[in-house]
Amino acid sequence: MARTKASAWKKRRPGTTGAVATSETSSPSNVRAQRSAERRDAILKAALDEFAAQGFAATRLDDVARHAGVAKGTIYLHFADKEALFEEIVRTELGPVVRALEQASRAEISFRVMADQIIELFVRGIFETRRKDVIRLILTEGPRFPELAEFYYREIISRVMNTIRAALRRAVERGELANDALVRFPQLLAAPGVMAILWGSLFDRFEPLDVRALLRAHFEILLGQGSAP
Amino acid sequence: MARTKASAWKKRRPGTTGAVATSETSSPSNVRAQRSAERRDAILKAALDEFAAQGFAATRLDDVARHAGVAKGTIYLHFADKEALFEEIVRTELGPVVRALEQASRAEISFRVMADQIIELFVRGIFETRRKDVIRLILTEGPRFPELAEFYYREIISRVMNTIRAALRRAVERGELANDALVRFPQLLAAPGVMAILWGSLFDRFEPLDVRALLRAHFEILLGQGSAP
Amino acid sequence: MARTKASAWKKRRPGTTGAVATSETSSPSNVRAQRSAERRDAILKAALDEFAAQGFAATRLDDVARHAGVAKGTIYLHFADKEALFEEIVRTELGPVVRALEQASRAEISFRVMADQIIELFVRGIFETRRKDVIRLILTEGPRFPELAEFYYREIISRVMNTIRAALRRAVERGELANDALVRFPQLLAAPGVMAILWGSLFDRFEPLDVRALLRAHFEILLGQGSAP
Amino acid sequence: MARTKASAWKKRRPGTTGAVATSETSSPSNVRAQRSAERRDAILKAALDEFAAQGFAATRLDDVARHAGVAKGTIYLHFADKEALFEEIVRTELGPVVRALEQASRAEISFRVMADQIIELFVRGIFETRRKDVIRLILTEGPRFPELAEFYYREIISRVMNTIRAALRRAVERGELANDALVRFPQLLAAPGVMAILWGSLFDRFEPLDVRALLRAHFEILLGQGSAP
DNA sequence: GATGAATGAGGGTTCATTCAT
DNA sequence: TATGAATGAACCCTCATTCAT
Repeated sequence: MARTKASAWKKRRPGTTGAVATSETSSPSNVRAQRSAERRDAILKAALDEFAAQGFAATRLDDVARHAGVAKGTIYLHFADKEALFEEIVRTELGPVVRALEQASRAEISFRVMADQIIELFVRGIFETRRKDVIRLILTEGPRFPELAEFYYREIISRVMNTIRAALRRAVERGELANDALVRFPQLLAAPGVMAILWGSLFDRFEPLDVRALLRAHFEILLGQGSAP
Repeated sequence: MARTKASAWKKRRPGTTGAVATSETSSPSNVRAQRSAERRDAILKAALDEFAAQGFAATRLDDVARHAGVAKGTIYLHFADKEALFEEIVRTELGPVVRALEQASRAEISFRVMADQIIELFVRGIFETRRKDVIRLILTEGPRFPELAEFYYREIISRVMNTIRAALRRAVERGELANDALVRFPQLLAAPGVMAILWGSLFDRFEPLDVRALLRAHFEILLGQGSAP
Repeated sequence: MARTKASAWKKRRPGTTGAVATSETSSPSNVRAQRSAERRDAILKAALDEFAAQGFAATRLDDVARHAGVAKGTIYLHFADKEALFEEIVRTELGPVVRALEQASRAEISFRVMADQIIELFVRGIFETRRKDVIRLILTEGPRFPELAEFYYREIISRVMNTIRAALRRAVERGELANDALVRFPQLLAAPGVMAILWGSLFDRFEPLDVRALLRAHFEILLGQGSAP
Repeated sequence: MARTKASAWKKRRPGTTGAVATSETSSPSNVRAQRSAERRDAILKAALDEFAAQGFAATRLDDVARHAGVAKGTIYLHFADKEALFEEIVRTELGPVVRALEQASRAEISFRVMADQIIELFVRGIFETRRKDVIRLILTEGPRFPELAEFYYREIISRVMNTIRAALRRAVERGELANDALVRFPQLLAAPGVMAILWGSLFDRFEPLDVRALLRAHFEILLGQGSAP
């Protein structure tokens, strides 16, 4: 949706995340750039809050601006439109997790140990952070944002799938997994995580779900353990 | 337009279609009632199409009316407002599945056989029908419709969970399942189904997913089979 | 600008001008259609007032709606957008004049007599009506509405030019005009009319211009008359 | 970008370019003043381009600033607001032409010769320059800028009218003109020029108009010549 | 009951103007 | 003096809802 045109005049602040935060010089231009970056981040944060709470369509940029402490027009200095703002949130939020996962999987460890790491990565790196909301937003708004879904598939899903699949294959070869079902369908590994995120936003108030216990149970099954070792 | 097919799988608001089905007279008032019921069904069908394709917020009642072949005002003769229409769709669509599941689980059959039945029930009764869209709508719009989520939890989820849990417990007692992880977290049984529905609407064009194969692989794991015995 | 799409769903009320006004039946649907047509006309009238007073860009549809006595949304029941509204005004306002001119020029009359008719047609049919404003709008907004300019050229200008040219040629052949300059440049015949319209809107308060006298003087020159015969 | 050319035909706000022209010192302040004047000229030039292309309302000061190579805020160092900028363009652009016309009319020459001079003055001094655009802007935006119209009438129109009228009166007295219609309505002399400017911006792509030929034809008529003497 | 024209609040987006640097 | 990020009022357009016919 007018993405090409948008990118022609979209403001690109050079190297925001981190770089600016650690800047120690304070020449006038740097101060400005830092302020600008802070505002941009505030907008992203406020927007994530609103999108997570209301969904894309019901979120009013008025509210985003107010919660970010900026004027409505300021949003448009940083993002072409509401859609671009939404996509930018998704774009920036999940990259680090993928990298962490890829790194974790590089180590030559047993599947059992990796399972623990995956659980902690998911629980602490996603479920207990706002990334949970980002994932939920992709799941729920994705069908209306085909480009976003494509980006997400290409940058996140396929990479995660490849990483996971390789690790699973090694586990099968080592005899840690009884069969190759998971290799053929790595989605099965992730399914409980997706379930946990959706359950949390829908039914937690009726029946809370202990995510960590859920994931542990899941890996018990995968590893063919008895339930009380 | 598909009026007949629609009424074949639609739940009824009490006293409408039923009345018509047994109607023997053809008094003007009965004709009217039937017309009215047909319109109502047409609206529900059209609305499901639109909600599934656009989501709740982006669906325009204008379109619903046009596709249903009625005037916009007519919608308000049958439903209080847009939300009520949405909730009615969700409310009426899944009851039959629950009943079918409850019936299936009543039979004293092995878990392996039940697995096959569950797979077929899911694939043919949900995935290949518009019920898939209803479930997706609950997952994606649910957070903004707390009452709907509550209704859905009470009428569908908890009943399905109980049914499933009982069956799983019997399977554990019979030694068909290695551990009680599934009994503690029946969500794990359903997670691949949820995953399949979401994957279908997000990533199928990049990487198609064979749902039946996915579910079979899932049960292979649950049953601790080798992949190619 | 989205003209094609617009025309796809633009409301067409059948036969507005006159036809409706003379309708004597008052079946419910007719009453509605008439009301609708009246509103449409009120919008067109109010819009012409506003466009003439403020120009296209500075005209607020809020004001148009208020002056037309309708709600803002009502405008969009009749016109796709602000631009379509503007174009419709131009489109409907000048057709009759062209037809009148074509008819007048068909008669076999002397150029002198025709001159009087042209003067009266211009003064009474354009200058003393809101058509003067329509023409001014074309002159002033035309450059930003290429489609409109094209329509106007095709439907009005070229037809008028042809009609005039033929009449002028006859006049030359009859020896009523001293040379064929006007045949080659019929624009010269119309130039004083354009001048009068623009002068009226710009400088009349400083130095009023008697349009009829201006045009008479113009024809005196064209006919090579002494000023006080 | 065309800085030099621009200043060649631009009127000065008092004390800027003049000062620079006679400046012999090269003190920092003089350098600054020159820079400032150059910026101002660049803004005026860019603004004329934009106003001519888009009209007053549709012109964005962002674009003006970009094309002038200055920051948006800089515009406000030189002009109070958008309107002042617009008026300044109109105000400064046409003075030279008036003076040229007044000078030309002072010479005791025949109307026929003067006609040739007027044609060349118009074609080369207006029609083939950006002054054509300025005039068009006055014609099209004037109604929304009453003060501007007044300024324009006082400083340009009335002076031109007086000059022309005097010359026409002499021509009548000399018997060069058949009647005094032009003396009573000097607007008739200018009407083809106005027509040419408007035609050019509206219909030239459908039917090009040879301005010089148009004006010659006009003077043929005024002088009562046969078309091929 | 059924219609669909009319309503009007609401929200995304633009852009002239300001002001801290 | 110059900058350009920030502001926020303004405005077009949408669409759920109403109600006279």
